[in-house]
Amino acid sequence: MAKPGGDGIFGQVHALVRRIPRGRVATYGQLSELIDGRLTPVGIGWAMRAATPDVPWHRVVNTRGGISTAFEVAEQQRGLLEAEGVPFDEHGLVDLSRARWKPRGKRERRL
DNA sequence: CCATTGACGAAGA
DNA sequence: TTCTTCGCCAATG
Repeated sequence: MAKPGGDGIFGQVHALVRRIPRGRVATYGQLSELIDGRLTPVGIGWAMRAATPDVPWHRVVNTRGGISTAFEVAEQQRGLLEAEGVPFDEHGLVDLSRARWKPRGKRERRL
């Protein structure tokens, strides 16, 4: 299985995820595009599952800003995000228009 | 080698 | 708006 931070496509995804700053999140589809479609959104999920502790996998959410993990992992993910200042609305979703990470500012403007 | 399975997402119905 | 289908492709058994 792809070793995190070292080999192929998974390593590239992990490197990308490590660039996401604290308090920001990215979506699976967004990461998929950032690696030029070399891995589909589902593939990003595999990479996250294989991620080592040095990868901030918790900053990856689905396109609605929701958590796609389950049970304990989901609780951990939400806890980690809240701990770094990412707010959740009443639906348990992150406001992507505010917290979405934009690599290389194309034209982003914080809140 | 082959079938199944996703921590997803967009498009139809 | 909610549900279903399909694409996508590495990983697993």
